[in-house]
Amino acid sequence: MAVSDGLSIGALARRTGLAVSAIRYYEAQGLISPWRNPGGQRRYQRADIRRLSFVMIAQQFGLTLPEIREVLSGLPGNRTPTPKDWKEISKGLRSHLDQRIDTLIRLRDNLDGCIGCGCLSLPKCALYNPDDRAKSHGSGPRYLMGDAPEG
Amino acid sequence: MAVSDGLSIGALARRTGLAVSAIRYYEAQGLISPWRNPGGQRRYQRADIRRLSFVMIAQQFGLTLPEIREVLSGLPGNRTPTPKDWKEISKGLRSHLDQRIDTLIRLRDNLDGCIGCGCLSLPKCALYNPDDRAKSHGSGPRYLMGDAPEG
DNA sequence: CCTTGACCTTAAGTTAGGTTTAGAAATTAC
DNA sequence: GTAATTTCTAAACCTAACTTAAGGTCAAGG
Repeated sequence: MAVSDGLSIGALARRTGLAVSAIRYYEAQGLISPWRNPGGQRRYQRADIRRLSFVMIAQQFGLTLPEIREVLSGLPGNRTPTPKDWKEISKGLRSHLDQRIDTLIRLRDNLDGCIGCGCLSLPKCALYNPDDRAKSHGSGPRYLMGDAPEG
Repeated sequence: MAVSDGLSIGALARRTGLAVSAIRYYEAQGLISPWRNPGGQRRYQRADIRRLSFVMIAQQFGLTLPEIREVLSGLPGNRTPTPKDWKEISKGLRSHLDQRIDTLIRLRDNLDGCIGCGCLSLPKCALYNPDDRAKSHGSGPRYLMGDAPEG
């Protein structure tokens, strides 16, 4: 198989460390779009190695697959992305990450000041942050330490 | 219902902001242990408000329910936990959180230095951290930017 | 007493992010 | 030219953390 024919899904899997099934799944989620060879098998560009690596990094940063798809849509569609292109779309990751770090640091500092001091009764306590919780899991509002709306 | 009879599950749900179904689920997972009134309904202590609040906070910190159960097992079983007891078991959360923050800061700094500079080819790059990925989701090792073992 | 709302249990459904399985077709290796 | 790999699709299965549904009981108000 000549280089110009592209990578098979197995080759891409070996290069990225992802499972073949995961790569197919990402395709189903719109994160990557291979073409097909005459036999119907998927073929990938070398640039897709970097694309999938970016997906993996973004996942570590806590983005969901739809969010990553959104970020990737910022890449040029008509040509192979350049380092500058990657740098450009990484800006979004950067601010996402800054936010997460800020949140965690705030939580940590208030773990000391709040659980530590034994107050644990809110909403004056900054551990009270329904938005963070709502995003992180499940559905509906939650309140901490006994300060539900009804009192 | 007198105060000494304890809280119903609905009352506890209102005080914590959790869904009734979630509280029953936590019980099934061994995170909380109500007693039953003569009619078979669950009754909770006021201290359980704090217990569930702790569960919610620990979840924000990224602990799984089994992990939280483990942490909670550090509380005294024979009496209502004091602020000091809560402070004590919060130490584990603290180090967990410190680790997460360190990881994210490392990732952020290398996002600048690595995606930013356009190198994106590893393993010299510190974004390469299979352990973090392996923990955060799914199964098996993954490699970034085309540096799988086979080369 | 009767109704309404809260509660009970068990089982099945939900979402995210994948993996596994099965049977068939394409490719590669010898 | 075979045999062994790889790949294909579709559908089922998996875990975590819950929610929803179905059918029945308990408790509080008038």
